[in-house]
This record gives sequence, structure tokens and C-alpha cells, in this order.
Amino acid sequence: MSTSPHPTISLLQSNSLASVVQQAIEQSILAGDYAPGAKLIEAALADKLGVSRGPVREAFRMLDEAGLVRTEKNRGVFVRDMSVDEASEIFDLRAAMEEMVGRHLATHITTAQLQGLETFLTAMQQAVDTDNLDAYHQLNLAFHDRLVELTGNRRLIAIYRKLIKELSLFRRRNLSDAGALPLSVQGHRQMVDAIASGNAADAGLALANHVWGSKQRMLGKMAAHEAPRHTAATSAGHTALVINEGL
Amino acid sequence: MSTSPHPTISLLQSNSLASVVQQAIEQSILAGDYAPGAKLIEAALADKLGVSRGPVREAFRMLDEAGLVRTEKNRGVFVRDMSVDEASEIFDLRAAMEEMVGRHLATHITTAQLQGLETFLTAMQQAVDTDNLDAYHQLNLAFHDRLVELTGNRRLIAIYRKLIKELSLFRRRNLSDAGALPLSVQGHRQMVDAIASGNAADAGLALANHVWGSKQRMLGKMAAHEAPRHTAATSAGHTALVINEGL
DNA sequence: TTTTTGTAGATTGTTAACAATCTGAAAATC
DNA sequence: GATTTTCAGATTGTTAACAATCTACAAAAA
Repeated sequence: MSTSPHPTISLLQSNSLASVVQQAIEQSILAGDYAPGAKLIEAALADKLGVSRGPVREAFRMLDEAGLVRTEKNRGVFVRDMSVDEASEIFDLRAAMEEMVGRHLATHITTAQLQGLETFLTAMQQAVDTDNLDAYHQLNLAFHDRLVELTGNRRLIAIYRKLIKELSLFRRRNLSDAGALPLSVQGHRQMVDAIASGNAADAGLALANHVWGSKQRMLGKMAAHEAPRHTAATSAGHTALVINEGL
Repeated sequence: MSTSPHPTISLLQSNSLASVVQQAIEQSILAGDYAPGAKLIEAALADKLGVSRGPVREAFRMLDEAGLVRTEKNRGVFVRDMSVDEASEIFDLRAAMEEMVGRHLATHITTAQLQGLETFLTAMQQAVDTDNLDAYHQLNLAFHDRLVELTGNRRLIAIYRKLIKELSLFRRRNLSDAGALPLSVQGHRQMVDAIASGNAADAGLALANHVWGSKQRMLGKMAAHEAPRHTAATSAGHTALVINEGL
């Protein structure tokens, strides 16, 4: 009958040990506590979290289905390792999804919602002005998440967030140069303007092109990072891939 | 060292009880053995499959994450019930994904792959000629799956199949008039031609429009089925929804 | 009659123990 | 020395038992 009698009580009512364990492990993985490919030991995690192995195993099955972890029978569970190719594929998917988002918002967004996006832009500009890289990164993620959320398509939102999670798993590999972001609000300003213009095609392209740019930057970074010894061959290959109209 | 020494052996090597149970339950759900909203009882399933409750619980967590089942703490696990709204959202997502597929294939498909698609068309035509509804339905699913598969984007393929699975969960509700398909190969012929033309925009639109048509038919069917007592009001509402350029 | 209260059985949540498999290093063999 | 074999410890797979919660129905109270 009653709805949320007490925060702690409703918490205990809805969260089983397995789901709590799942969230704890997921957070650890996304925080980079475990390197990609690292093995997760049931007993150790159970011990650390103060539960038995049952809930940990159930959490493993959830994380596996979510794509954050990979299971080998009788060998164990390992943090998922994402290749550049896979990351690239995810970027292509993201581009298609964000194009869909742009098209929809161009004809459905409210003025209040547009105002909310403007707030993001000013906050991002402030982060740039103060050279606050971390804040900018967070705002960037939140901004895109907000755009997707505004469509109201629950499945789209869920899948988008899942893809972002997996991508962050990839980024963990090159955290050294993770700071080399464009640090510019201009692109986002253009996206908001395109949406505000009401032209669905324009807005869709604005968002898709933005994602495509991110993908290109990522590929460029990987090419420069992983094959600096090859003078031209592989680099050229990568460039050709970039020039293609991805996916 | 050796690769697949014996089919049965390699099967036992890779499949844990939990994954076998997961597949068994999933198949039962998709086959319609359990109605949407029906409760799945751990002990009963464990008994039926000859295993203990542990693997069943692990399978439940997988199915939950896959969206085929919904878990309420201390109350049990239930077959997911999909609303018309949710199905509609999935159609919108499918449209965006298939548009992406069409664009890509227009510029990347090989002649051999095109030939494979032609084979599908003739088979579908044959199914129509012999009034084999079931065969047509299967071919239709396989055709679209093949299109997505041809992109080579593993994440796109995985997500597409997941969405189709969930949609089939929805269709279970209106199996009475499931036979009212268009039963026409024309639409698919146009899609293949558009891809063969090499025009990315055209191919994308051809695929997206096809999905959009499916969505419209579904919505129309639901409106006619669920609210035949209301003379105009709700029906008009649905129509308006259909006319919109859905998300 | 209607509502409340109180069980008994059913069902889920969790744990600990047992079985099977893998891993890595020492011992044995070539 | 290099390769194979053996084996103990570590780890995963599975099960059964116990604890907590829910459900449904009957008895009591309003």
C-alpha cells in the first residue's frame, strides 16, 4: 500500500544481495580497479563483500549478459577486454542512435527542455574556462545522456547507456592520453542550435557528425599510440578506415 | 590444443548447467509455453530440468538482464509483459538500426552477398504462392537478420537480435490475428534493389520505411483489437500517433 | 457482512559443504 | 637440458539444507 516508507527499508526491499554485489563489482570495473582481462575470483569477492559465493555467481551472470565480463567455463570470469574494432563498431551504433535522437528532438523538444540544454552549455564553457578537464568530461557524458533521455524511448535510453558503459571499459586502456579532448563547446552549441531550428535532418546530422568526430579522434589516437614504429603502412590503413563513411 | 574433439564433449566443455537452463527457459518463453506475466517457480523448473535451484537462479539473472523476464525481490520471477508503447519504441529503434544497415550495405555489399539476398526473395515468393504463412514468416525474419548480419557490426547484430526476441515476446499477445501479414515480396524486392543501386540514402530509407510500415500495421491492429468499443476517440488518438514520424 | 489477525504451507534468499576441474611446480623420464 | 608425468593446492560447478519472506485461507473481531 504505502510507497517508500523509509529510504533504508525500501532499499532493503528492492535490493537483493546479488544486485548489490553486481553494482559493487560493476563500479569497481568502471572505476578501473580491475584491468581489462583481469580475473575475478568468486571467493575473494565474496569474502571482500561479506557474502557467500552464491550471490557473487549471480552477479557474474548479470555482468556477463551486460557485456562487462566474460566467462570461461571451469576457468573463471574475466574483465572484458575491448578491441579497437569493437569500440569502433560501438561508435557507429552510437552515431545512428544519436542521429535518431536529433531528428526526434528537432520536432518534439519543449522550450523548457531546450533551456535545460543551454544550462549544460554554460556549465561546459565554464569548465573549459577554468581548465577543469574532469568536470568537462562529466558534463559531456551527462549532456549526451540528457539528449537521449529527452526522447523518452526507454529501450533506446537503456541501450545507449549500456554502450557508453562498454565504451568506458575501452577508454580505460588509454587513460594516459585521455586528457587530449577537444575541450570545445562549439560542437555542442551547434547541436543544440540544430535541434532548436526544428529541422530534423539537420539536427540528426549534427549529432551523428559529432559522434563520428569522436570516433575519428579515437582511431587517430590509437593509430598514433599503437603503431608509432611503423612509418606509414598501418597508419595509412587506419586513415583509409577513417575516411570511410564508418559502419 | 585440439579443436572440438567430439561434438558432445565440446558441448559439455563450454555449456554450464546455468547456460543450458537459460536456453531451455528462453526457448520455452519464446515458444509461448508461458504466457506473459506468468510466474516462473525456481523449484518447479529445477525439478523439471533435473538440476538444483542454483543454476536456475543464475539462469534467471541472465534472462532478467536480457529483458525476457522481470524479477521482484522475495516475490519471484515473471515472464516479461510488453506494452504496446514498448513495442512501438522498439520498432522505432529497429527503424534507425535498419536505416544504418541499408546505408552501409548500399556501398559495401558484394555481388555474392546480393545473390544470397535474391535467393531469399525467390523463397519468399514461393512461400506466398503456396500460401505457406509460417514459412513466409520465418523467411521474413531470416531475411532481415541476414541484412543486419552482412554489416559485420557485432554489437549491432547482437542488439538487433535481442530486440527481435523481445518483440516476439510481444507478438505472443495477439497470435490470433498474427496471420494478417501483408504476404507480399514487393517491399523486400524494393529493399534489395535500393541496396543494389548503391545509393546509401535510398537504401537506408527503403529499409527504415519498411520497418515503419510494420510498426503502423501493428499499431493499427492493436487499435482495432483493444478498443473496438470506443467509436472514435481512442482510435483517432492512435491514428494521430501513427501519422507522426514516430520517434 | 466486512475487516483484521494469525497461522501453515509455499516460495525465495542465502549459506556452507561437497565434487569436479584447473593450475603450476616438483619429480620422473627421455 | 628438455619434455612429460604426477600431484597438491586453488578455483569453479553443483547441491542440499537452513533462514526469511510471502501467500492464501481460516478464525476472530469490528
